[in-house]
Amino acid sequence: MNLKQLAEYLELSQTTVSRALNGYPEVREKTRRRVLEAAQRHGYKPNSNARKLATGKAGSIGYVLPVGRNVDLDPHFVEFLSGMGEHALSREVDLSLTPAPYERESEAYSRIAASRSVDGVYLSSMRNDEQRIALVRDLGIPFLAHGRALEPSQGYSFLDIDNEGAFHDATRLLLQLGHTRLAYINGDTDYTFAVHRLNGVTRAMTEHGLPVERLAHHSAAMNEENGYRLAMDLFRDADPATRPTGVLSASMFTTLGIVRAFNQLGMRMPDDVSIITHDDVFPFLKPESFTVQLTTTRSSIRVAGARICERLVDIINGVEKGPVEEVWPVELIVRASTGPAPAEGKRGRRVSPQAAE
Amino acid sequence: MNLKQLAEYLELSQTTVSRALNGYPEVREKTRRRVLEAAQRHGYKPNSNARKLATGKAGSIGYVLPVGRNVDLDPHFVEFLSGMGEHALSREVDLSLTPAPYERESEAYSRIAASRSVDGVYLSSMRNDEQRIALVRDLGIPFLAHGRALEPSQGYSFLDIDNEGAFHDATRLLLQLGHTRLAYINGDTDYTFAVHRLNGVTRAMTEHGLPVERLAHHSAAMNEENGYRLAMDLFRDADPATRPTGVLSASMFTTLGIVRAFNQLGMRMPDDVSIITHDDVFPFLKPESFTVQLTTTRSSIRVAGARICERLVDIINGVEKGPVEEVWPVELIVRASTGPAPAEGKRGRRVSPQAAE
DNA sequence: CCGAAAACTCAAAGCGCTTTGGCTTACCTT
DNA sequence: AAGGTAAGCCAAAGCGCTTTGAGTTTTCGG
Repeated sequence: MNLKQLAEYLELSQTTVSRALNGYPEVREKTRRRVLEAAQRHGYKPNSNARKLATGKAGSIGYVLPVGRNVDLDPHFVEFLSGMGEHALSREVDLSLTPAPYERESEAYSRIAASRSVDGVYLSSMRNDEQRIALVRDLGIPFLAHGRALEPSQGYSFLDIDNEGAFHDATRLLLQLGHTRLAYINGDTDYTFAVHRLNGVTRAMTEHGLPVERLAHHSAAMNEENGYRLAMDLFRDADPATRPTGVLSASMFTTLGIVRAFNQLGMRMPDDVSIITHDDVFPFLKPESFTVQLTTTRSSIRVAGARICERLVDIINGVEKGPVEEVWPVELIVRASTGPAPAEGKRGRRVSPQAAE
Repeated sequence: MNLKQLAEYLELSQTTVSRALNGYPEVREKTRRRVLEAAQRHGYKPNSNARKLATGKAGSIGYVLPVGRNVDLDPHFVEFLSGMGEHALSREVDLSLTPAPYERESEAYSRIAASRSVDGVYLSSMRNDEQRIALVRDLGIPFLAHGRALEPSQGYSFLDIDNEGAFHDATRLLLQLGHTRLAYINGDTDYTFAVHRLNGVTRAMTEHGLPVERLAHHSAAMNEENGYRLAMDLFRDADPATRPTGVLSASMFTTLGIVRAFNQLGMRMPDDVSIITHDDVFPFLKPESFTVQLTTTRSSIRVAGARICERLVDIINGVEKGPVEEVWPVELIVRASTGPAPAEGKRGRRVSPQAAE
């Protein structure tokens, strides 16, 4: 059943039927009801492609999905997507994923732009040498960035969390607790969020009069494996008297590995070592679920997804104009994994982690 | 730049240009090259909506994304998506996600069907009371199921792994190792995969002459929290002489929680308890990454995603005809978390898990 | 050199919708 | 009663592409 047939059946013109269906005012209420009822009864739904062609709107927002053997879509993405989906639903837009090999992303954006298959795109995982912002702007695609580039602003809209503030506050807490030897197991510093976080850490150290060299900083993709490996590297053969006592971790997955290393090395939290982790709020992996509940900096990536969707739709519809920079504060939630730095003398007892139970 | 303009520029008709671009044979090689070169140079890309309208093809495959406060998109989905994306790329199709509240899925499928916004859909997470197969078939949308319904076959195409065989083999291994008290911490048995797996477990037990009542079976969504909770329920106050010694776990996340409970209770693997887990092959959480490396049944959900995409495209193009039922075998990979059942006398020593290091 | 087949090219008709601009009626004003 | 206004409806013109059916040119065997 298409519009023409429906119009013939109703003995009305396509124009009137279309208008009735789309809520235009020039149609009598009685007629509108008749049309709606008939459409309902015959299961008429406008052909989305025809509508898109006629309106020039795609009714969907796009994302270029990096694929390739080295690029793992991580769990953060799902949570984010889930949030977007929630909002997309209420605005009746679809999400369109265009897979592209990492090295040929820009091509994918060009294709999207030229073929007008989406109304706007969102960019995530901002990198230090971010090319996409300029590209997408040149292509004239409405867009919204999740995260931001390194330079203060280049006049684009974004939503980001206050990564620097979060890690600044977390570091300050460790310093206030008396920790003087810190380690930060960071995400990949090719990404700006990791750089911002590192800035937060060093700023707090500087403010506290602690030389930045005191920080053991390691950077790698955020997963269990790397967390374990880097923690082992850091602590396995370290002198208990000089090894770090305060650890910052970039993600829950990293921490999973770090905690495994701690267990294996017989290091107890928070007696031997304190740890603060960034928590993106995964429903399937919670800081309360660790044997020693984790102190975290928390910001829901899912909620961010919903907000991004909302704003992107507004941008597309011209509701939000001009570059808007939105930065969310991050909560610091203290749980059991942080405590005072071990006193010099008491440090380094090798005990079984179970002794604490 | 659109087709008309390009044609005018080239002083050719739209027909010829279109044909040249789409590889039809009726156009002279020299002309084709000239057209392709000009298209390239001017960055011409056909408007995807116009093309879709004209051809009736959407060039994308769809998925109804369940959203809502109780539905968490889990990490399995991302991995799967990632696999689909890899293949989608090579076939130049997009992935279109239509968010829908769990209770109103069917509506979303109807909308997809009527609006012809995708060429086909894939269904995943098959449930016991699966409604979608009949629905989608009635709607006339080409589809492919990931997993299968409970009834042997209703004449639809699917790709599934041999869940029953996997858990049968895993259970048999535990039985061969002398375990006689088994526990299975299963996923939600509203889903067929969980039912199939349970069937595998009970079949192995029956074959081995062990009454099915001996199995402690618990079912819940597969995450860390539930794994921990169910394992604690099962072992906290249990008599070491009668508690299960062999545990089957439905997912790596569940196992994360189970292992946490074991650690907390001072139970060692494999001396006190053996465990076998199903591994969907997440790049960020590997069975080798556990302190005691996990014995697993393994099947890559990512590879399944790629294959589903491939077949779905074939189905859409009429290459694959008739219902094809594809069932993948699952590997059983023995690592360190399985061992002989503890002898009656030796069982239940309460030791620190670190003693093993 | 001719005529038929092969090779190219084109105008125009859709695909199913939205939207412009105009045309009828019915209803008020003065 | 004439003129004006608003309400309600419609025909037709796109949106940018593919594809049909037909026309024109080239090629080539006889």
